[in-house]
Amino acid sequence: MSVRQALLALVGGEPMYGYQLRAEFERRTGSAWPLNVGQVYTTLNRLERDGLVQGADADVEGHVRYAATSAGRTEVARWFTTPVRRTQPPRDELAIKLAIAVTVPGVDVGAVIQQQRSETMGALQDYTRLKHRAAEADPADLAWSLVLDSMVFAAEAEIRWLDHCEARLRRTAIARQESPAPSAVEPAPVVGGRR
Amino acid sequence: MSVRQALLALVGGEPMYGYQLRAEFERRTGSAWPLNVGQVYTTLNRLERDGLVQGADADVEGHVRYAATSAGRTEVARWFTTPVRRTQPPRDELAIKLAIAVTVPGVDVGAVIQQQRSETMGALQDYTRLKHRAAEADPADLAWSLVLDSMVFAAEAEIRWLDHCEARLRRTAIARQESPAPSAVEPAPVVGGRR
DNA sequence: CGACACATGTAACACGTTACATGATTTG
DNA sequence: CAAATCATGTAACGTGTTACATGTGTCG
Repeated sequence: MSVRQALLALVGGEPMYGYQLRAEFERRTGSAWPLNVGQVYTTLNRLERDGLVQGADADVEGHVRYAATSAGRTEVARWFTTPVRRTQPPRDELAIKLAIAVTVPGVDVGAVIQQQRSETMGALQDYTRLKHRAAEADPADLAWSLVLDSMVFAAEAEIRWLDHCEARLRRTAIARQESPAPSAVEPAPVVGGRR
Repeated sequence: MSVRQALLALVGGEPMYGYQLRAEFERRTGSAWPLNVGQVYTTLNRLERDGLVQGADADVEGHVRYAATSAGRTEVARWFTTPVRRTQPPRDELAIKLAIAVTVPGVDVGAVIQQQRSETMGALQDYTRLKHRAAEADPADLAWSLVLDSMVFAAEAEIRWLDHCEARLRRTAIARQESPAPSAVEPAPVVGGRR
């Protein structure tokens, strides 16, 4: 959904053609989320189908520029004035993974956490390395710098959460030493199963 | 992708039937991400098509139980031993929204941030309210308690990021008072091509 | 000339979502 | 009995992803 809305907002600001839209999207988000050109064209077609944008005839240079219709501009305004709902957040693969990991027998949850921490810390280092070339002059650069910060904040939170999980698991593991779990069925040791 | 993997991991631990799978998924994730039953059945069909699970004939009670095949167990193991990639993180709608908002003319970015903060703080309150009934005995309860924590950590990080954005925007707004922006019009430097 | 960036599109497919159809069983 | 829950599925559709086809222009 976010790509669709973003492209709509872009053409809402100023009419653009497909290839340009990809470039603008990636410039503003610092290429953090590369966008396949094909998706731009299909998305534009869908937006036109839904009456939110209107494609003009090819201009002198052969470019097919799309502009937001009135309904499109309304929709952009709605997007910007409505917060992203956090009451029913998007599925978080990592959270799901750990929730399943701690409830399915035979999974070495500690290993899962360690791996992930190492992965996330690696990403964090990449981000800080990228941060060194943050120029604040151009508003587009400001935008991607903010995006970068958001990824840093998210990664830091993730690491903190992983530490937190590890601590809680250690505590409950101790608590369970005297009262061992009823061991579902003793099925296949799925992963790094320490049997 | 996460639902598919999660269901596969669940049947990998112990054969289950569709309706049961939804219940187990939601129990472990504290119903944070409700799962439509229909999706369970379609996903099971796709998993069977891909040779990762195997549906048995209806048992005495009429339940069609699915079990992971050998390939399925391998895939589950791979899932648990491979970290979630943070180098190319999933698109973050909020980050995209703000990146677009600060680069498209005529958007009140301050209002966007304020709204979002209020939304996210509301969600945070809901989480802390839910947290009060966190029992740690059952591992499934531990799981959803961890999921809840992950949402808290993420929401806190989001709020911190929003504050951060506000601060940076204030600074650049001041910096731009003497040197006003080149007013977006500036036709179309197609790509990076500043002609 | 050959390679590469620009530019526009199409086709096939993936996962996920909603809504609907259908029936058995339980429970107030 | 009526309503709710359990249980299995199907149909239609949405966004997003990848790969492919095709053509123009530019530059070494």
